[in-house]
Amino acid sequence: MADNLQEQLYQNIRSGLLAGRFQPGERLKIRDLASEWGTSPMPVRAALQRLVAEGALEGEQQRSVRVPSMTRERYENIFQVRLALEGLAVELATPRLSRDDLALLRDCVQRMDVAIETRQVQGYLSANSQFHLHLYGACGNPVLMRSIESLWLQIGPFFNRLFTGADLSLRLNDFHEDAFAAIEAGDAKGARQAMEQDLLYFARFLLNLLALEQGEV
Amino acid sequence: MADNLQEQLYQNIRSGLLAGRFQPGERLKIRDLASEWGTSPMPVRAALQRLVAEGALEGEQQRSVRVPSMTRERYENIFQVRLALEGLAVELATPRLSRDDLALLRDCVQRMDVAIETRQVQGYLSANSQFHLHLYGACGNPVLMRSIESLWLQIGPFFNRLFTGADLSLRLNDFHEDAFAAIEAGDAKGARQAMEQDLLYFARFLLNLLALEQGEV
DNA sequence: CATGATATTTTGTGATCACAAAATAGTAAA
DNA sequence: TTTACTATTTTGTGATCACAAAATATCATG
Repeated sequence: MADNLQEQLYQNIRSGLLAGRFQPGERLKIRDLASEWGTSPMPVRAALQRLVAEGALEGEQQRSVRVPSMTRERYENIFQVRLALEGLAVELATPRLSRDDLALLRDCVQRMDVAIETRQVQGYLSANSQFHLHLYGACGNPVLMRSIESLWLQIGPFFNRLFTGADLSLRLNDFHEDAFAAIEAGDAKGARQAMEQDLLYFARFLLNLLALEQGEV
Repeated sequence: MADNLQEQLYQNIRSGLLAGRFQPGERLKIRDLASEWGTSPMPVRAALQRLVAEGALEGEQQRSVRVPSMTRERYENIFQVRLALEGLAVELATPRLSRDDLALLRDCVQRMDVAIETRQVQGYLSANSQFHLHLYGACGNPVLMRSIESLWLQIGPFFNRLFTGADLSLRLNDFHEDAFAAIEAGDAKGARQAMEQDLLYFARFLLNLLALEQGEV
């Protein structure tokens, strides 16, 4: 994609994180990744440091870079900020959506319905993230968008990992439908409220999965 | 402070940015900074890349790193996010403040009063940032705090530069006093509202300075 | 004098090496 | 078997070098 190596490595490691390919607490070692991708340690170092700066990885002083572990407390902290930022983004985006945007969002909602019925976790998560991020992307505020993406990068890994093998609740799409209806009607406040309900329901669902996992381990 | 070089350089460049020591659009060159601090280019490179990742500097593809310029639009984007995040932080922090915290905040308000009367811009800005950041720091949510600090790093440089030589409005402390009264009374919602008024007034004040500058240049 | 092509310099990126601190393995004593 | 100490390996950091692309300077041409 980009012509410099550290950008490519950044994208690779980032998508690896979002896909849940690394375990919480796992150490990402510069030389290992470098030999895996066939490069020198230098661009790997830069990519990891960037991910640390963005909050996607945690780096202790003069120590290895680690995949952060998700606790209930940390999840609630992130959730609190998400509620504020994503609520704002929905409100701003609603009056700015084009006909094409609406069509895409409608398609996402339908795909989530199908995915829930056929129990395709990956399909659900994919459509879910597209629904949210495409909607927020229309808010017209790059600073806001950047902050939201930083938060998604911090929780994304746990979405994918925790959801894998879990039963999808049948209600996981209800609030998306409410939100879409409000969006289509141009009701920004209503869309925000519906989306906040969605985030809340989703957060509770995920906290249950988190409690299950930590109970098992 | 820290034992690794890139951390020191990061702190140095960062405080240089916050002090308004660099001009908007100015290119920060690795080798120049390296020779200025007497190090190799390597830790400078890391420090600059970190600042880019945090949004404090902008880095085009395979090009020099630049100090971003502030436009009205960008300032309004940042302000919109600040309003959401700092409002939330005040609300969360209010019931968590200790007696010592309150004493410190009261002191900040007094120092701002004195600074406005004696027209000491630096004194005002210093007390102002301490008031806000210490208050937010008590919110108990590190994720929120981190996001707020990222935004301050993006506007801080322009505070200091634009304010220098400007006349301080006599009303620049009114809302701090309102906010402090609400905080002291434990009225979280009221504190949030007062702080939002402060941010709004401050933003307008700064947008005037920005318009003045861009009109002159 | 203005303008576009060319040569020179500057600058960021990536590789390799040296080094110190941290992590790990190994060993001996209780 | 457990614990404390030591030796070895691993790992991140910082320096130096090579290189290509970008920025700048130089010069010829209209």
